[in-house]
Amino acid sequence: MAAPTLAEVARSAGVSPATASRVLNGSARTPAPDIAERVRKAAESLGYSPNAQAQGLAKSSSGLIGLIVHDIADPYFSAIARGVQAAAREEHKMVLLATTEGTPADELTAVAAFAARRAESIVIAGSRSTRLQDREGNALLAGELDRYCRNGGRVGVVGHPVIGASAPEGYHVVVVPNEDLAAELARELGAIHTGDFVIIAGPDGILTSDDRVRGFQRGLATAGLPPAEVVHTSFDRGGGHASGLKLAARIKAASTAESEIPRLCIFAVNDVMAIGAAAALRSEGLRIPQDASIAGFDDIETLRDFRPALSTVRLPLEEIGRLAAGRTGVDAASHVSGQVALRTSTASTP
Amino acid sequence: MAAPTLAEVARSAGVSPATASRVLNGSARTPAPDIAERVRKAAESLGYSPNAQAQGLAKSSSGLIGLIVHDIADPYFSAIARGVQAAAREEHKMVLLATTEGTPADELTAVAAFAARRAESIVIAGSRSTRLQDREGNALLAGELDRYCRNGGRVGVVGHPVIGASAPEGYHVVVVPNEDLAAELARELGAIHTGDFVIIAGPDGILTSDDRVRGFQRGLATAGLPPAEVVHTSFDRGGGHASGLKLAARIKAASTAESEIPRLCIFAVNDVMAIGAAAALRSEGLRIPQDASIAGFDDIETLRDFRPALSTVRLPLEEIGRLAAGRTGVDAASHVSGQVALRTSTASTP
DNA sequence: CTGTTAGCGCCTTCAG
DNA sequence: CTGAAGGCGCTAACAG
Repeated sequence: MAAPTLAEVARSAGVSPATASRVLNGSARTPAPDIAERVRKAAESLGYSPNAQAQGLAKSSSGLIGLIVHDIADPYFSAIARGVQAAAREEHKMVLLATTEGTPADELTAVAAFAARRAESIVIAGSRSTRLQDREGNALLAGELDRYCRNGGRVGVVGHPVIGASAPEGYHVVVVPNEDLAAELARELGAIHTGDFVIIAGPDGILTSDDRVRGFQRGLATAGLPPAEVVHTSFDRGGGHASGLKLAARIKAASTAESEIPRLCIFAVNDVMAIGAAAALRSEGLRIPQDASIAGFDDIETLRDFRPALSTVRLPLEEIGRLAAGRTGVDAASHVSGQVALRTSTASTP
Repeated sequence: MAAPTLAEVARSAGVSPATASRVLNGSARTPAPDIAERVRKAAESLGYSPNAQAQGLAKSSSGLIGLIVHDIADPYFSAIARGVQAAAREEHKMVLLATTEGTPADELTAVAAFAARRAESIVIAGSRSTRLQDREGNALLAGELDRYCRNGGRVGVVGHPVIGASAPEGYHVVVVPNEDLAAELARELGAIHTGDFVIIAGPDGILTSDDRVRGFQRGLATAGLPPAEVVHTSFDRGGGHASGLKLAARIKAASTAESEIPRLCIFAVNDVMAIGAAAALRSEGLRIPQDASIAGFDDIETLRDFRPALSTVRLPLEEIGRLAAGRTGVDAASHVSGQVALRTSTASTP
């Protein structure tokens, strides 16, 4: 990665490095026009490319913002990534990407790497976990992040604060009203659905999932309905699919056993899982919403053309990314809102 | 972004910076165990975080790999991004992300930024364009990339070589047999479909689109069929949707005019456009494949649960990203293969 | 307005 | 095996 240096450009233009620096980069005032032109020409003809590493070292800044996601190919994360990218662009920064498959251990590695690169801020998009096996990882992660913050770094988290974080400053959490929105969804579904409810949730301890489950149950209670059965599975399409298969078997068994079975309404805690579940039901010959209703959460754009249209809760994913990445406002938290979107997948009149 | 420096750690451990450096980073030989331990402890208690910028400056390397996509939220790009990310991870590098909305001007900016950061390689995932308005942008981009390569950079391009690139070394193109696969798709569709064919293509000049159109026409010809009409639109879901609306109107008009209308088979040059078109047809009350067949290209994972299942051509997107990012092999090009996947959306027996 | 002088934090010969 | 010295490329006070 060799390239002409500022010094070479300066020499070629017959000026000092300082002067060359001043014209080539945004110094307060540009040197004399003729000199400036000479320098610019020299730079151009030499094919000068400023060394951002050196610049960063000298002015101790990096223009980098780190983004941590579970999987960049997951549409939930890529939507957030788009927002982060947009914010970065506006601030003339670049985004560094890290993928972690959701384990705090990997997140720790990513944070350390970002810190080493002196990223000016770090955005953590994946859900926090309180699972036992993540206990130690969480603690280490919190420690690393606290240190990063104390050194002047800024971290933006989507959803929940990092477990165990204690640095007084630097943290910014984008609060997503998962629980309230899930409750609202449950209430609206409760008003049009007459059968049982089942929730396909992520592993116990995944906060985003837990919140949505809790909210849904609360909404059901508010509507005077009994709580839904909760099935725990992995927080992705595969989990939704697997659970969908099991539920399909149950639905089919019930339909042959009794003549009159109230339809099941399935709430998968995110759209990707819901789509997986829907695919499973269909592969078993069940129709949606005739044989079972199904709803998701997130309102993933890529999935909007899915038919039957998936009832879900719209979240401003791109905005969330933007907020998590943006310059800290006065507050240590931003709040976003979402809306329940009831569509065909939970239609009550087949 | 202040943080303890190596010098501070060294002082605290009572050794020289050189020694501290040797133990904290992978030097050839590690100093005496006791010394090493002392240094490690000092680093730990001070919360030392190596400054990657300084390291990079000193050893002129960055451990960065730049990725340029049109839109990270587009599932095609996010799938490739996953592959790039995976490759980067294996090589202990980090990926820098840039979004360009497809304009060479933005790509130029991104490349310059990557070059400034001394990224060790750059992968360009978006389709090349020969459109007139991109002429100048392409030339500038090629110039910038050539310079980058001459300085020792490596660039991996997906699909087609960069227009106008002339650097002898450093370029690596991942060749995707778009034309052949589209021809194969046309042949297979020609064998089961009896009506007319229409192609929903991207703007004229987008090479990926052009290749697929050309291949499809060739396949049709091979099957002894007349060429398909080509509709040009934007290379995204919106374009597919808009064209779908127009085709729907046409189909409906034809069905009221004549009693017997051969079904139309629509080939959208990528899955996202195909889904948009399908949604448009359905919104107009048309059924797929009863009223019209439709096929796409790419086999986007997130779209696989779509119903009716979309006929398409499977491309190993993640592998493509991996190859584009991977260390250069002996050759200046890698080849990937794909397979036609005929599914329900083009079923011939409704 | 321009040039000189120090570092920024780290690595790497080269001595000891 | 360890320490001292120089340099990576650039910016930022200071002088002139």
